[in-house]
Amino acid sequence: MSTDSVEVPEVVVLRLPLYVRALSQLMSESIDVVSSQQLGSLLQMTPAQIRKDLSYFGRFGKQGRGYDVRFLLSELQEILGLNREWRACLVGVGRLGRAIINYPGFYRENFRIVAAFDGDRAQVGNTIGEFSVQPMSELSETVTEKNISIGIVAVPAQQAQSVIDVLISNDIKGILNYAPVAAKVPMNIVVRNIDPVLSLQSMTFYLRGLE
Amino acid sequence: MSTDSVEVPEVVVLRLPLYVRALSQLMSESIDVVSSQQLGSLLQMTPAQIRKDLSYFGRFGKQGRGYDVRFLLSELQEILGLNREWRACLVGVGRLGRAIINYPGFYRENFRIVAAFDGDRAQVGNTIGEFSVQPMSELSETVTEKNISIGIVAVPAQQAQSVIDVLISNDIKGILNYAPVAAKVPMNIVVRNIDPVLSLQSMTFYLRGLE
DNA sequence: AATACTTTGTGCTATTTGACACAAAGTTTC
DNA sequence: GAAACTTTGTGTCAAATAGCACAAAGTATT
Repeated sequence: MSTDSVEVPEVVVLRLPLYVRALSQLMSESIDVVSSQQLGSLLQMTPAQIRKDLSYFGRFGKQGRGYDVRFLLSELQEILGLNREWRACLVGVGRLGRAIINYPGFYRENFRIVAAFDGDRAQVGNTIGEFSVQPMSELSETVTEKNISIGIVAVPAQQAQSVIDVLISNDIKGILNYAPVAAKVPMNIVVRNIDPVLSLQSMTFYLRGLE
Repeated sequence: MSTDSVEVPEVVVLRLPLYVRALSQLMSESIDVVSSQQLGSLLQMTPAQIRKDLSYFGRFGKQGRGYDVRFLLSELQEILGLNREWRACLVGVGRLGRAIINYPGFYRENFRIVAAFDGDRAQVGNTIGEFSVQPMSELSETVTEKNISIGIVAVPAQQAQSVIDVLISNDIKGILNYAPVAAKVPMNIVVRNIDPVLSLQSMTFYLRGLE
């Protein structure tokens, strides 16, 4: 069924959530049908790219008409695995970690942070949001108990790799890394880095000499 | 001198800050010389790619030896425009905006948030960190006065585009966008999006079916 | 100082990614 | 219901990107 005979390029996978978001938007505006043309102008990309991307997964459109918004959205959610809840744990409850816990955007999209850990004993036991901070020693047990599959890393750079190693050794397969380091992980682990400073540092290349 | 006869690909520019970070790290460990081989294993990329990337800007290494860490770092900072202070304003002082202001990572890398705005009159006048929240009407004046070149957008999706339009019409050339929207901007404006939800939503594609 | 290493910078090739353009299939208009 | 549109899905080509591999130039060893 989903035995892809041709491997789906990662760039394509990275774009699918954009389509999901745009389609959700259209749904909320009670728009039933959308063409790759319209979607393209909404997302600032060529219609051909959208059609090519979608064609990796099936044929979702109707010629002369376009895509049924509700249907395509549902299919993409299925493909991405978004039609279920995903549970994550947070490691590191400093300023950044607290902001992440309190960020409502994850919850809204069915990502649930269900535990928080910190290597600093002074943090352990503190209450943040709805749960109390646990010591790293309890990670293994809690990951199993609460069926956690994603780790969110919000510790200082120096500790990031060792935290990531611990997460992986406890069967975490996906890591959202806020620490400014290039994590070393086995090939079967998915890492996504959030790093605003890198973004700014590449931006300034283009701002240089403009003023 | 730096009149690039061949345009530098954007992917290359996006990688330069990674090199800067790794080199800073090496500097702090008092390592004087590094080969593309070592740098590659540190950053999880091929040595050839690093050498190719650097070759867009000049010849920084010595055969049989490698790169002088201090020198290469300094050159890359110069290229990226990181040897100066960059001033930014924040728009949107909700939970996310406050977290951004309090994040010390920007300051550490010479990015200074020097003003905060909010469209909500109820927020105006509130004190956050060192300054008080200003109304959008003061944006124009403040951007000029404080020589601001970067806008950080942390407003709800619905208001993001109009905020971005205002920033651009006030001569902001770089936008760090935390709102979950594909901003429409003229070609000469640099946008960088920070969107952890998108990252998670593409991650789950690979986590699906693993458990 | 000669031999054996090491490592850069880059020409060249392979691979990946993006876009064009068009037949096929549907919709709308008259 | 025929003619004029519209839009998909995809074969094909073009462009961008990544990696190989090697001459040139340096370093280390004996």
